[in-house]
Amino acid sequence: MSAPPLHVATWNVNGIRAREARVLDWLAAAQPDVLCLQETKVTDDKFPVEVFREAGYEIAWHGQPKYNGVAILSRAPLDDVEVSFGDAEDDEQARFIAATTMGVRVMCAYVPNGQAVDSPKFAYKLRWFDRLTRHLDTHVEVTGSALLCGDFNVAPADLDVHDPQAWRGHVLCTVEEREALARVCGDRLLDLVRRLHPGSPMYSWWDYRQLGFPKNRGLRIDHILVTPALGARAVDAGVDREARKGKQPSDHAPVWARFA
DNA sequence: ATGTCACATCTAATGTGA
Repeated sequence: MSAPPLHVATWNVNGIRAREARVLDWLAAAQPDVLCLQETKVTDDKFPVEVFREAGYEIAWHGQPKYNGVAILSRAPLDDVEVSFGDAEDDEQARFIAATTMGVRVMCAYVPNGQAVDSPKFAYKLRWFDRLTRHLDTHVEVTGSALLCGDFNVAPADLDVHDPQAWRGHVLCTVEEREALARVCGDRLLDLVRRLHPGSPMYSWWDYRQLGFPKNRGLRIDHILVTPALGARAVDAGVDREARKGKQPSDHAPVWARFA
């Protein structure tokens, strides 16, 4: 039994209610099978479920008041939905959701930003990475078909940063964060966009301030990490910069991948 | 010199997080 072709994307929308029309337009144009969302910023009772169902998608969602929030949309059924790591440190922050769809375990993460290296939020970010790694240790088989995507709030290397000199040592670019992300990957997950595009920056985020997007002052912090088995099926992957243009964009662009 | 945005709150200007 072979798995069907898969077109998957991940997008930090910075508020699903503010971005509802944009996401619907993008779904209609790009026609992905699966879309993972981060920063939905809405409680579960207020998530606009119906409009996405009418567009032909099943939805699993997990939110909280004001901040964070994640969701997975799929044209196929979503099975075995999980909304936490299920560990002893479980808290109220809605940053993880996973489901099985189209023969693939899809995990959607919104990694804490960390604010600044000397902030307690930075320690929380590193601890959260550690919990994610332990979760993957018990939930991901190297030989299986699994994918972890989302906003990791880490630019893995200098190539992923518009001005590495200016960003050196700052949150999103520290050695500690890069090492934590490397431990998440281990030998079970690979960074698909970088693997397929080894020489291009492929930024996925641009600051709203100081004309970040027009000046292309971006970072590559949104990633699609795949098991070797799924990676072997990869056809292409990229960033849809067009979706960052125009009126009232998110500060992130969708990152996508296609598998045969 | 935050050239910004979303969301919440004692619904208007401010705080928070990014």
